[in-house]
Amino acid sequence: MIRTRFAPSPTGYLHVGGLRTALYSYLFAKKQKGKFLVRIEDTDRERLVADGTLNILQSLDWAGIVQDEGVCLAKDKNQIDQKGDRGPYIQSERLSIYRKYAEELLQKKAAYYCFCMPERLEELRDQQTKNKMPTGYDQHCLKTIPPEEAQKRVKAGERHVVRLAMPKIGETVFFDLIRGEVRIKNELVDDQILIKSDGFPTYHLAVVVDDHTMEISHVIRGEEWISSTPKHLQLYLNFGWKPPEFAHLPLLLNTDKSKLSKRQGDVAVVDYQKKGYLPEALVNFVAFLGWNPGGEQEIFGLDELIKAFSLEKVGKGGSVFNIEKLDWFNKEYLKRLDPAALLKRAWPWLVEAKLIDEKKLEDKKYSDWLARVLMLERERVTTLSELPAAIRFIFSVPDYPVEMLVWKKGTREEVKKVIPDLLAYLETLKDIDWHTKTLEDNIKTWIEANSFQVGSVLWPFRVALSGLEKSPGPFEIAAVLGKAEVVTRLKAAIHKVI
RNA sequence: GGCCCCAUCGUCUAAUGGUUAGGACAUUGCCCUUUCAAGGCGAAAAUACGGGUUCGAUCCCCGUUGGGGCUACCA
Repeated sequence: MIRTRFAPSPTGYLHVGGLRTALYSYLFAKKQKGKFLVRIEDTDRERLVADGTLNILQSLDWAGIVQDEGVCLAKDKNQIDQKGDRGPYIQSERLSIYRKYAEELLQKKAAYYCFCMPERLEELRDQQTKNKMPTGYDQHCLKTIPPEEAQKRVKAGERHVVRLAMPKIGETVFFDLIRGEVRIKNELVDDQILIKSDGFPTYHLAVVVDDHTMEISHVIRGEEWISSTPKHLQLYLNFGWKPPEFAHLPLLLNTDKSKLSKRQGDVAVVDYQKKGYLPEALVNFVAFLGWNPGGEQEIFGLDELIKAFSLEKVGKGGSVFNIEKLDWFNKEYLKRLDPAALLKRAWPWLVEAKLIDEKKLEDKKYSDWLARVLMLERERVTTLSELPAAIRFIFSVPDYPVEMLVWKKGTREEVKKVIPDLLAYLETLKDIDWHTKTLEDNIKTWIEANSFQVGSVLWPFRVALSGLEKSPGPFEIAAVLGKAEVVTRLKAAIHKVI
């Protein structure tokens, strides 16, 4: 049974790199009918952020990544819940478990108590760096304090930590699913602290204990963990457990190829949510950062991603997070939204912009009309957040300079004649003909019959309706506006030129 | 500094021991056209460098360079 997990620290918001890690873990599990779980790694009490867990879960939920087990959102989506029988899935609720396993390690002499002060450690590191030596703990407490004495000091309440007794001979070799064989000399592996002086485990102990007890088969995580994998493997060995498979993902990069950071743009999933990107676009984009199924298709829904995904096709090099490509994906997904779906997505932005009244959504006729309005701009915006400003001209009679009515190849005199003529003609049209296609056919026929230049009519017509230099076409706008409003706006234009 | 990882157009990437090194985004030209967007057809643009192995290397090996990661009582 394939079981993968995403194990974020609640230190803020879900990072787009985290989203990708979660996504790959999810895709890998789902592809093989396995389980995907979420565990919260909150052993660092200092970096803990209130609501950090909730924020992360909400972003995952928004992205459509659903956990089978572990920490999840409660029904109201504003609270945290847990499901599954291998929990708890929040590390701070598992302290007694870690203590038990640390005790086992201590007994097996695979770990030892250390009473060294931070100052000594710091000095040691300075010395090592100065002498161009690899840094690491010198096993002072292992070598100088007999276990019984250490035991006594601990009982007496002396401040201490528990360290891994790393054998310093030989090398650790493991097979990474993405990178192949990785070898690291054991003498370079530090005697990592396993239990901190505050009683909390460090990542290294907790991750091994949890992945084992939660029966994780594949650990998919960021590249930054490669160098600590030997410590984890040593722990598996000490416990007599079978280690999981490892896959270390390449990093996401800034434009300058440094590790993706807040300094150079938005990195939180919520930032993109707030900017009006569609979750399916972000997910598709992020999936393609470092992975590619090989064909030429680029638009993949979550289900298609599951079908196509494989770790073998994940690249080894880091990928630049390129927002222009994200924009393209977003436009593609916007284009695929039907009017009702577009309205559903755009609604919160329209309300926030105070463009419309939330209560009006109940009114079917109104919401159908609003959906048509949104369709005018669907292919002209890149994000949902641009929609309110883009459709604003529909809601209020536009103000614009008279000169704008004049087509680049036309004259003001021409406008003076054409607009009233057009108005007169439109008034002869029946309401039943008031649709984009029929309007276009009729008006184009009328233009031809009167030997006007197409632009000399359509340009001022469009400007009269929109008040904008750039806008959707006049027929589309007219159809949405309705005959009465079109007449009003044309009269206003006539008033302006004369 | 030490250790580890990585390297194809500007960016995301495909491919092969022998190809005109393919696609997408971005850039750009033309077409369509009432404006914009979309769309259509084009253009420009890459195997980091140096050694091997080989009849032949972008691909395999070594080195160099460059980039990144780790080097915490952070994850």
